[in-house]
Amino acid sequence: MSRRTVSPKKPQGDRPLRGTPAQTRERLVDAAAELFNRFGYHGVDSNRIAKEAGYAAGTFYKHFSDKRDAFLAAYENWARSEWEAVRAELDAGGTTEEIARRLVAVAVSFHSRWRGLRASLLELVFADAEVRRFYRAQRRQQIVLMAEIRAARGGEVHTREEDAIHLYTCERTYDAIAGGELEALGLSRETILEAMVQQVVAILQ
Amino acid sequence: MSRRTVSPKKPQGDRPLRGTPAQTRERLVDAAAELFNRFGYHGVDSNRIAKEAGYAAGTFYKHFSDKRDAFLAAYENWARSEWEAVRAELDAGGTTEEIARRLVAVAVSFHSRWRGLRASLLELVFADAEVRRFYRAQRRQQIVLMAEIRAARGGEVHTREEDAIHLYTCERTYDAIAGGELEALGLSRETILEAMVQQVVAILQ
Amino acid sequence: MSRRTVSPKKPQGDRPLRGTPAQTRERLVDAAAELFNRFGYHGVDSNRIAKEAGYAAGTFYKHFSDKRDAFLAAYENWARSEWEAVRAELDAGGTTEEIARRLVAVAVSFHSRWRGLRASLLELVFADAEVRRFYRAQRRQQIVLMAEIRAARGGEVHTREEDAIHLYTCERTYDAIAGGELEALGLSRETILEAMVQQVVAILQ
Amino acid sequence: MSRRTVSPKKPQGDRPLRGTPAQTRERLVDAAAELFNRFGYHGVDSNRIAKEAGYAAGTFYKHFSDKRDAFLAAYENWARSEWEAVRAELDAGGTTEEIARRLVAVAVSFHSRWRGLRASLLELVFADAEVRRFYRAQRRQQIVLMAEIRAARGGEVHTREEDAIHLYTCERTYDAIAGGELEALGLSRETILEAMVQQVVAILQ
DNA sequence: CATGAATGAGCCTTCATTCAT
DNA sequence: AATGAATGAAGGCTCATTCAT
Repeated sequence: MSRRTVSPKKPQGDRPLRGTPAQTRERLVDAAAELFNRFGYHGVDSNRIAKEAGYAAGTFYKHFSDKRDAFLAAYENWARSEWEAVRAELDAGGTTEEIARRLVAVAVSFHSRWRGLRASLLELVFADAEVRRFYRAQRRQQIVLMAEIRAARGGEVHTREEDAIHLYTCERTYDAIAGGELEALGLSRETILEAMVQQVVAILQ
Repeated sequence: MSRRTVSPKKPQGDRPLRGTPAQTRERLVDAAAELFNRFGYHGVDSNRIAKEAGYAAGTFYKHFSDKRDAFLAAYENWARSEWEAVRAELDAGGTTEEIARRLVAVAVSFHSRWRGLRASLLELVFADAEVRRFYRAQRRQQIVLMAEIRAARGGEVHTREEDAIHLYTCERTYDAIAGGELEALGLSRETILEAMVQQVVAILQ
Repeated sequence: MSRRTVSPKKPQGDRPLRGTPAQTRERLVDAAAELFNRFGYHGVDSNRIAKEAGYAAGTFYKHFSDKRDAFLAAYENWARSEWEAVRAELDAGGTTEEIARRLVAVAVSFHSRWRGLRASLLELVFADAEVRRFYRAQRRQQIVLMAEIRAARGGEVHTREEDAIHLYTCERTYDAIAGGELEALGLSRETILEAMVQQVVAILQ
Repeated sequence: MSRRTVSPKKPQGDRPLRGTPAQTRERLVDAAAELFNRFGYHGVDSNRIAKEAGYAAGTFYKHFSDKRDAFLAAYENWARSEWEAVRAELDAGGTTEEIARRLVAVAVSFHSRWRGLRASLLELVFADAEVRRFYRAQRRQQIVLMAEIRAARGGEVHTREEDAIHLYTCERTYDAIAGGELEALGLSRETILEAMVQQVVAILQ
């Protein structure tokens, strides 16, 4: 403060300085998520992300080591919020089928909302060792949590392989829904969703 | 005139001109497939493809309108050869389970072989309308052919939705296998494959 | 001929072989003129010219040493035909004003027809020494011929400078007409043309 | 941390950052004008312009949307400075003939200085719609200003057509002088210039 | 004479990243 | 912490030209 009053080189009244570094980072991650999701990882440049978040190009590299790092942060945000939503539905109670129905709805919603991010993710998982590591850690957690959830609900014991296949089926099907494939192929959304619900019911028990 | 007969100005060395344009194109498509598969669509440039195939940069654009076009050609090649392999296994006879087992083996083999191409494909399907069109046409064919195969074998009638979910399950699971996820997650390959075989058996009947 | 019957490698019935080399060259020059005129010198490539004329890319370089050479040939054709048209109008007789009126009409027609070629010409005159040489030779001829024409018609003696300025005025004005500037600037075509006619009358006397 | 203090990884040497963006742009425009003028629009590439101005290739595209844009900026600069020079001569006073003489001198000087830029301009006016728009706007201004100047000097009313033809005559003649045509055709520079002066006198009255 | 596949230098443009302020 | 001008390697693509057939 006192520093400011001493040297009047620039009025500087218009500098953003909006909040803490953590808030800056959050805004950057949000902008990155939004843009990656809309245009794909390779369809966005880091300058644009900074600008969209309301910052200068250099600020981006004060908060991320590189572009990939920002993607990872966006991915982490998304994965965390999806898990939170799943948790909320599990905690909200109801019959197994009711829960399953809500879980499917949540998952479809997330896959639709983050369709572009997912498309980029799968390519980066292949092309980038760091992203791959991250992705696999997520997957491991998913499978562990599935078993925990079932245990907490008093469900039977399933094999990890069964759970994995279930995850794959749902994931790919939700991607197809999010990508508009159902309409393109003339498939019934209701029928597909019902089948997913039954899968989830089976997994929860 | 006499000047000319003394010596050709530039020997120009080793121009290939090896074979027909179709062969050139084939070499380029092969090189493109190989490189895209290894480094991803965004990890390869058109000049490198041409060079790898044994040609100069310009030759690439005599055979493809752009980089995407070469990707599409590689994708088409791969899809066609996969279908041919599937056909061959169906025609080779045996019990339904034997056929299913071979079909799973073929599919896993193809997904492993073309893992990188698939990773790029799914991103391009999102980011590029032309690739999306192409991809969906392939998918439509798959579903139609599944019904035809079953009909030819005297199988029962299934819904298109059921077939689609089956395709999604297998596709994603094979991708996971190809991507090394099984090892990373400590899942049993045998168990997963056996489950896939049972899925295919169910679909064939 | 006998050569042909001996080796039956290719039926070759479909080779063009349409006419003499002179005809080939003429077709190439025509195609070059047309394309240069439409898209400008830098907007056309030599392969396209060959193709448009019905030949393969290599044929172009059998008839021209380079692209510039083809431009020069097109330019020469155009200049010659313009002079012939001017000659024809001079020979067709009538009062001085009638002749002047027809000369203006011819010139406007040529400038409109070859507007694009002219635009490229002036740039090449600057950028290319060979084109510059060619262009100046044309201009010299023009001035010499103007004096001859006037002498033949029993006109008075004018200075070469006067003739040159006249040529510049007309040339630039015709270019403006051909380029659509009159409409763009809201100028009356009739008034402008009438002024040109009076200039030509003055020059012819 | 301690690693850092030992030595900066890359000194990165001599980054300019010399002055304001406006100065950078100005340097780039100047370099563009100079190079386009010397080698023609098609004889210069954007990297060379940047380098000549003392910047890296990418900097060019921070200031211009494309190469054409830089040309337009150079053209605008030149047109503006020519008008300023004309204004200055008009304001400097003297008899009409004295003014006319100075105006001719200024115009010849500008056409000579910017001969190459003009040659490229006329081709681009044909080939590029954006340049055409720009060019015509300039021409419109010229004609409007001519009338204003005359009005301010208490001159008579002339038709716009007359003014346009005058502009065409002068423009083309100055181009010829700048292009060295007079020497090539053996024409007297004095005579031509004197004729131009008389034209300008007539226009000013 | 004509072909046309192939060449390869080079152009325009982008973008992840840096660093002096 | 934030700025933002600048960087420069690299990528997609073009096109004048060649030459074996």
